[in-house]
Amino acid sequence: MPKGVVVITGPTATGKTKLGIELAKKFDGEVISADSMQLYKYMDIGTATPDAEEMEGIPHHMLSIIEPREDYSVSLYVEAAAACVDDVIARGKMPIIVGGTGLYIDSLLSGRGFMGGDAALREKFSQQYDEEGGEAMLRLLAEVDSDSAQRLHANDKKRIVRALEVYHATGKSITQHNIETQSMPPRYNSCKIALSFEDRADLYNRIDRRVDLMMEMGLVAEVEKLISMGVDEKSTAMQAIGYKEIVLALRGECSMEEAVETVKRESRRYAKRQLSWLSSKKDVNWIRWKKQPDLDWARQLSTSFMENNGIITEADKK
RNA sequence: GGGGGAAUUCCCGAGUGGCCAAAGGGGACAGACUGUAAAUCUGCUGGCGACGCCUUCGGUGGUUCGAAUCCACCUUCCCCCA
Repeated sequence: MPKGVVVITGPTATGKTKLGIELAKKFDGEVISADSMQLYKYMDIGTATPDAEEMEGIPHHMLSIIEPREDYSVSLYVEAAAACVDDVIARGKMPIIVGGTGLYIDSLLSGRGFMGGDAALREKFSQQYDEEGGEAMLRLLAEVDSDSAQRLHANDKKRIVRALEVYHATGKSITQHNIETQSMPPRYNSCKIALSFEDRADLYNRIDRRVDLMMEMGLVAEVEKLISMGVDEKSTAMQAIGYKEIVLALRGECSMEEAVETVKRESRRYAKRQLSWLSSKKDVNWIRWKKQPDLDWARQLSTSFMENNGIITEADKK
């Protein structure tokens, strides 16, 4: 009986999906995805959502569950994913969280709650920001939450607006909320495993190759279908890398070749951001591929990481 | 064959005698991140024994106290006339 959850994370194109399935097979587990874009239906190729064959019979949760036109959020994710994890645990299986969306994983694991919002207030502050500028908004924020005001950059509209919104909607500053959530004990005991490559160039090459593969698999047709379904170009789903760039090419604003290059570059940048996020965490067990993923080696390493974390015991190893 | 134009730091591209290691953009690199997170935001980008020094603006030579900026020749590329 597992005593916690396993997390497989890391930048894109490092083989998280595959390793997750391998561990699920070995430890009688089920996969709970932690990917902000694989959440959407009809976006399989560009998000590298595993198909039935790749899943090898392992149950997967939080995959292709919402319409592309829907907007989603971390809090919704945490709620739904936590229910999945609890259910998997209740059935005596091992929950394996697989994905590259760092904020989703951290939030799920910590059991963090989010302050409520107020769309009208948000809109109001957003407009005010556009009219008066970041510095003015920062001064406004400093009156109610000086820590946030000090921490945020004047150009960081999104976060300034949100900090203002939270305070005026709830009467509590986001800084206060952060302090409270940080002191909470985590909801799940976990063993975090992050995949990457020893040499960054290998990661980048893999990303480039994967984008080429997506094109061969029909990424363009997938995007065309979303457009024909009436999915708005401003929707969260269409902000996904691989989609927004193809849309531009389809509209004739650039060539398809240029779009593909941009997709590759944006994917590499995304991977770098994921790396930045992960490298600031201390409790991550890294598996860095030498040139190529090595599943046997990864399975072994993962098992020992899990043992060290007390997620499994000798008896679970079979 | 004749005429005109251009060569700038990884790339594009400003800069026409000192205030230029050289605007701006891109890319690369680094980082942040608590209800859009594949999103959003920030920093940084010639070298050094660094409030100073050294090397850089196609090449060589020259003018000048001083040149990426002016002159000569050379090389390469583009355009027009033949």
